[in-house]
Amino acid sequence: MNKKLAEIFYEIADILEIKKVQWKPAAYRKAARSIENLGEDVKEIYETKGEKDLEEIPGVGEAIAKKIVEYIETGRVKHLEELKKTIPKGVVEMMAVPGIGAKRAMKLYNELGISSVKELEEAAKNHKIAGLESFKEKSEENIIEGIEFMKKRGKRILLGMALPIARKIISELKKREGVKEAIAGGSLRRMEETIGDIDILVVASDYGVVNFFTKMPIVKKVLAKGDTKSSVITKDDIQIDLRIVKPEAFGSALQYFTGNKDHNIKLRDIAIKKNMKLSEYGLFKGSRQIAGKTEEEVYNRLGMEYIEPELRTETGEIEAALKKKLPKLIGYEAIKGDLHTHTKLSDGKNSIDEMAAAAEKKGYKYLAITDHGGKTIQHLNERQLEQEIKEIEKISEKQDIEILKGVEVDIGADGSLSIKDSALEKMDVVIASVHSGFKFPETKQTGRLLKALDNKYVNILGHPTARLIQEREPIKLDLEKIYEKAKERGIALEINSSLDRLDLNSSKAREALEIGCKFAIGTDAHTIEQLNHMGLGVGTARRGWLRKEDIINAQSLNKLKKWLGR
DNA sequence: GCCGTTTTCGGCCCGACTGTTTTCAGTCG
Ligand SMILES: Nc1nc2c(ncn2[C@H]2C[C@H](O)[C@@H](COP(=O)(O)OP(=O)(O)OP(=O)(O)O)O2)c(=O)[nH]1
Ligand SMILES: [Mg+2]
Ligand SMILES: [Mg+2]
Ligand SMILES: [Zn+2]
Repeated sequence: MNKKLAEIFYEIADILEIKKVQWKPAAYRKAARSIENLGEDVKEIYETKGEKDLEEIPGVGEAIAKKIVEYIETGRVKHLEELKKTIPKGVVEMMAVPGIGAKRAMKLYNELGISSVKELEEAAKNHKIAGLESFKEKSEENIIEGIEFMKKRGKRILLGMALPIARKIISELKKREGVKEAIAGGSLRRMEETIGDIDILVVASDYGVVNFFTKMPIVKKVLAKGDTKSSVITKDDIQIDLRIVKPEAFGSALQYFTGNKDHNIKLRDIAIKKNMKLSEYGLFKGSRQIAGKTEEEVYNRLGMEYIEPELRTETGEIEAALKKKLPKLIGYEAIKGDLHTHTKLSDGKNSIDEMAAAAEKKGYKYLAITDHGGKTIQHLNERQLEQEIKEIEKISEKQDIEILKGVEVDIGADGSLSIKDSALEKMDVVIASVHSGFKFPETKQTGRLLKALDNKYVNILGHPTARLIQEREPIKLDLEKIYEKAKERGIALEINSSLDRLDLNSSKAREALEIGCKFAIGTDAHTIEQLNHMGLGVGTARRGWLRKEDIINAQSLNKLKKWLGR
């Protein structure tokens, strides 16, 4: 629903731009971006809260809220249909080609009668376009390449896949002399669950780094190259944007490059109202730079607290920072143990021993082994769990780290659990997770989970929505009921840190926090290497405004045990 | 169309790169 609505508003924006309407295109685009990034379905908001709450979405006012409601109720937006009649069909489509905007699209239509991307490609290949005023042969080449790029433009990359790639490029850049600092910005630094491109900021006193960058072996194609920035496509079709700044502008440049776009625009607007100007080169009063060396300085001089990168989504963080009411977020180093791991006794790759040693090496105080429990393949039954407990007790004697005896049980279609209560009673930690029945309607799905949460041995609801990023939609749930029940029963909601899960996601975690829930960040590691995915979960938690006190595995072993009621 | 520590009317982010270009539009970050 959100995706579709965003498309509608982007299209309205394009048509209004063709019609040379002022400001509205930007307004519609801002609303479209907000809706696209919402993380909660607008239909959900409208149905559970109402039309007025739609106007709480940044950039959505009365008029756009009405159109959202119209779309939810009728499946169409009349305004768009009317607008479409006023411009030739296909012109909007052509605007999606890189290098073709409203004006050039209209010109192609008016003078050559071209009215689709397909016709545009034909015309370019047959050299019909060069010769038209302000089009040359080079434009034909660019059009053909642009259409090519559109066709194979890949999906966004998972954060967990992008991070190691970025780290590698950054370490290469740091080897080059003159590079004082190199750091990722953009969605990567904000720890968004998917990444459109990799943005890297380099501090250097000379701009020669650009040449070094565009000549790196991984580069396939240079899209743009100037004195201070460059964009390239790598051999595995990932776009990398590089920006070079001098040390005195490091903070303001990092602020700019970290975004997000709407956060930046809002900050710049605040600067204007204070008679200042904010850009990547600094915060200026007249021509005097009054901040720019550090990000903190920039935020402070704008009258607000420093805002952590993960919060920079333009969803209320600026207002909170102005009131100095930002939460103190959970730190990446604050995690004291992993509460969701598997061994080769179920479907993992490593032994209990190896997992415990790896966890200890990470500095953890405790580790829960939570193999799958149940009667099906790659699950441990009650008797096998009993054996696992014995083994853990034996291993515990030679390890400093506390190994918690855990199990991850499946929630059945009727809300029953895959392991008997008499066996659950003997465990330190019980995770209950949905691994089947993803398509149930909302009432059945919600009822099933509520019943599972009523089991008195369950401690954690594992990957609550069961979504897989870009693969599987979240199960249909009345989440508010789930959150309320979890809170009432003293059950933590998991933030599962698998690359393609990150479930709960950040916006849902933020809502659950409002209700007063507690959280467990778990890696769901099936190998010792995957224990390192914890940072993805912490990043997600930070994006959800969570603090140390909200997270059960950021507490000492004693506190955790008390909380687990064991 | 949206929005409010100067505003409910009158503003709306700012700069780099390309090439359509020699003073600027288009696009992108
Ligand atoms: N002030 C300002 N900054 C922008 C604008 N567009 C982008 N930026 C800044 C903020 C972005 O986070 C940063 C990098 O741009 P990207 O296009 O790579 O976006 P981002 O990384 O946020 O998301 P992505 O995952 O790449 O789609 O540049 C803009 O229109 N104005
Ligand atoms: Mg980016
Ligand atoms: Mg970028
Ligand atoms: Zn698991």
